[in-house]
Amino acid sequence: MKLSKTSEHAIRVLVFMAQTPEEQYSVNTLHETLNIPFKYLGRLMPSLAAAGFVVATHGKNGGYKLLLNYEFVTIASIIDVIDAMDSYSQCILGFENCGDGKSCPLHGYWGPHRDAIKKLWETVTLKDLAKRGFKI
Amino acid sequence: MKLSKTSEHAIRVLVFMAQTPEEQYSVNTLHETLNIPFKYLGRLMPSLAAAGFVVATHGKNGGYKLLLNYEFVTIASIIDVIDAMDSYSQCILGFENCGDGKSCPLHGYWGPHRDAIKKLWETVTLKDLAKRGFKI
DNA sequence: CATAAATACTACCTCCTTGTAGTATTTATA
DNA sequence: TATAAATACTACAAGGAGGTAGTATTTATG
Ligand code: SF4
Ligand code: SF4
Repeated sequence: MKLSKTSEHAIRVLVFMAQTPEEQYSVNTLHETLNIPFKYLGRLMPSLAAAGFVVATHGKNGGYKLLLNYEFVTIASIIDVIDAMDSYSQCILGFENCGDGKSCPLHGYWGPHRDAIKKLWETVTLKDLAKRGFKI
Repeated sequence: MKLSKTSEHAIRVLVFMAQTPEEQYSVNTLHETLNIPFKYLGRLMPSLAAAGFVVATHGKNGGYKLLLNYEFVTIASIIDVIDAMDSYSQCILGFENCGDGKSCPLHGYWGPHRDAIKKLWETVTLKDLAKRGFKI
């Protein structure tokens, strides 16, 4: 149910880049703009590249650029790369002996929220988040 | 937004005890019944006692017993002792420069869920959870 | 009073996440 | 072709949460 710090960083980077989708950014620029540790980013970005969210240009004047499909990249697809999205299907109480079948009184209340949040993650795209001149 | 393992343990213990509110349980019994590490419980229970959820009887034949107000103990009040409930007021994306005022498009969707879950925690009591013969 | 059975306290160990450091590789360009 | 500026890789350090261990204290009971 919780976003890891790494997922937060990833989302922040991608939302920032989605505000100027044509622009190419070096790790150093992202680091200075978003206040995310340089070396941490240096490890995160390659994995975002591997996941197909951005593409890297090597060598001098290189950097990262969003892929053109960014309009359709959902929060869920980002979380999936970092955190494993299936944590959003689990019991919020951490009980293991029950599920949608045999449920405690909370389940009826919790289930709909869980499902709605999951659907939200699967619906909202980078474009939605970038739409406003939203200060990161 | 996430319950720590310790909160989960606390809730599991208290829900279990709320099913037989008159009963006194030793740490060892709780440990064997709920499969929570003995020594871990031995540290958790005193804090539940300090928080006023249970009362301890020392010495031989001692143990823990629910306080009589258990019917009105909410999930929120338990989380509060362990995790600090205020994590339910924060941004799920971890951004710091925004809030209910200046918001990203997610906020309109996320806010209501956050509030509903918070209210749920503040509404559901141990008695509600214990109501069914719910296998812990 | 001695013993056993319980809670209380305190220190430590382990694992995972986050963050840091150093070095290798790639490529534009003077 | 040398240099500079960028990404890529790998190892390690710090911190917190979860879990373990040992010992002290309390109290019923024979
Ligand atoms: S029934 Fe209750 S404990 Fe079980 S998965 Fe649902 S919310 Fe969690
Ligand atoms: S506006 Fe968006 S980023 Fe800001 S607190 Fe709300 S959900 Fe989080």
